[in-house]
Amino acid sequence: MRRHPPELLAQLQGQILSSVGRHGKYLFLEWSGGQVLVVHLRMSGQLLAARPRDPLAPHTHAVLRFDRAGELRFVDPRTFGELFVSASPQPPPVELEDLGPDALGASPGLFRSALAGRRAPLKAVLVDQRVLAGVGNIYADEICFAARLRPDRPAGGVRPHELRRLSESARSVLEAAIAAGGSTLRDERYRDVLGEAGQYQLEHKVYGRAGEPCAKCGAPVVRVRIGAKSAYFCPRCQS
DNA sequence: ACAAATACCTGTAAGC
DNA sequence: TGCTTACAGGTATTTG
Repeated sequence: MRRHPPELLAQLQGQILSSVGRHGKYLFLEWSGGQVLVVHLRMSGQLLAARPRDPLAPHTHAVLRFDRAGELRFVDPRTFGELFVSASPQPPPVELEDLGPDALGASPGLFRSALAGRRAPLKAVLVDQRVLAGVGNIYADEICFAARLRPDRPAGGVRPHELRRLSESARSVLEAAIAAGGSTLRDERYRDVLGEAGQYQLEHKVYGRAGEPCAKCGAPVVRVRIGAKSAYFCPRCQS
């Protein structure tokens, strides 16, 4: 767990949780004292509601205890997650000033300026949080499939009519994924705050489906490496 | 400025 | 069975 002074949660003692928010993959818990608890789950983190008597899961790194609402526990086996308190009055806090605009509100114009002149693969730009906040490995692949664009294409070569498809696909994929409660993969790492698994993994068209027939055309889905990560796409539907 | 490689951790699955 | 290796949804940092 990065950026987590030991006295982290003591700063919130006695305060009331007033609202929660989000920008990209960062979660914000805002408190009556004006501080914001910023949480990033990274690859293996979970934020789980629990009763005080529930046994502590392994790798529980922080526990928020409420007077009447039980506990909120931060569990993270790989310790990549991030937890810190910011004094910024308005989220997103100053610590996250490099974050790009949230992906849910992205417009074709934003994609145009973000991709222009870039030689990097389209997918590499989509998951760059300074460009667009909120898209990760799974959704980048699914967005590229919905937009019928190869993820390994040089980003700067995407044409205007394709930018429009990309923008529309980003919105529709992310909205559908949120509606389905997110993607809980085989490792079961993602669960919502109540411990419920998501269902969007059932709707993945290409992610994790190397060798399976494309849902649209039947051609085998392929897996390639983009940087250090896997990328999945249909070589017939996507160009 | 951009792009690519690497490091950070633990858990799990695959391969021998 | 037991061991080794590769890989996993992310991002900061280093290197080119």
